[in-house]
Amino acid sequence: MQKVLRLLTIEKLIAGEKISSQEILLKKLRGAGIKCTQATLSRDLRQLGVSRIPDGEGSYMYSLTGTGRSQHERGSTVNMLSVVSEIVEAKGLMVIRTIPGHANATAYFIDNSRRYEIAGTIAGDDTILVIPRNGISLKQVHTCLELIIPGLHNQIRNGSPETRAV
Amino acid sequence: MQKVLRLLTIEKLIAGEKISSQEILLKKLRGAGIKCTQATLSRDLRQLGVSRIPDGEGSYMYSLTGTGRSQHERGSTVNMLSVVSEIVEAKGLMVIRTIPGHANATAYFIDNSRRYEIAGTIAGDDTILVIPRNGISLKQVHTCLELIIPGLHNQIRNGSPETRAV
DNA sequence: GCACTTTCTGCATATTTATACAATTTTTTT
DNA sequence: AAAAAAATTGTATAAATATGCAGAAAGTGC
Repeated sequence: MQKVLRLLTIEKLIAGEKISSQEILLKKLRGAGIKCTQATLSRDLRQLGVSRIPDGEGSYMYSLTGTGRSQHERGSTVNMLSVVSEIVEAKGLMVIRTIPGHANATAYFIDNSRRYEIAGTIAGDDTILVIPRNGISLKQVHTCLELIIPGLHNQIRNGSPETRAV
Repeated sequence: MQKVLRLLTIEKLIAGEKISSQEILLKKLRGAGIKCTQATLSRDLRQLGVSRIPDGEGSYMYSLTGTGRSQHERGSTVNMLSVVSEIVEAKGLMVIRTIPGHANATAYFIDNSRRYEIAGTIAGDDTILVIPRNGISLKQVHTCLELIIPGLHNQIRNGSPETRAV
């Protein structure tokens, strides 16, 4: 339980500010009342799919844009739920909005479900484009997403639950 | 001039296969007739915006998905072939799946071909959306992609309804 | 409760990556 | 072409990150 909180806090911290090393992240965590060692952090970051990327200004920063496959394992759907803010249909496609910086992790989570209905997803910073396969209605995709992230529909206020095929 | 060649080769190598450390990259480079030290590589990777990301299987790999989009030319098609895992048609669009972290490099390659048939591409982490021009059929796009990346069709089990993700 | 299994974590350390500095090469200016 | 300035590189090393291992904690079933 302590671990889940730590992972969430790490994500939040990384999404919120430039953090250039695990040592610094360690201090921020400590400031948030969470204490662990650099070794644990290294493992957490791998699990979250977080990577250290050049920030374009001669230094480095951590980023969530990696391949966070582990999101898929074990009940982190709660986690997913909390970052999705809106679902919109457009042009036979589905657009999912998340809180900033979380599109990739969420998209990867969806990809990883390997549902037939979904041809693929593309994620930016806070937007995911879900591309259904031919012959799949948006309603089917909705159902499918609900399977992947249970509780999704209830979570969303602004989405359009009544969908129709294209 | 030696450096430019080295940067290009690094991009090509990283786009084409999983490389997990600078030491390994160093050896590959040496195999390609380019010789330098790890220190130089570290600097090159920063300049290219390359980052080391968790590969989702407990290890790490280098990826071009970082900030620094270096405008260099095309990778080798051989390498491109090895990262594409699936092609699916959907909603009049084409979705190409790659191994994680390689969508950008592949998309860039496709963009660079400047084929008329393709209006543009959008790439996430492991998914590329290929948008055909108006009036262009998916079959034409297929042919076009085959021209850009010869051997593509043979490589891929196309997204027919019976296809399963691997 | 207890035994058993699995997951998690810190410690110490190995591995990997980044950088200060000096030397060299390339480019620019005169 | 020489001088000056800027960029590139290797060496050695610092800094940062990953991991084997053993113990701790958390979960499972009885």
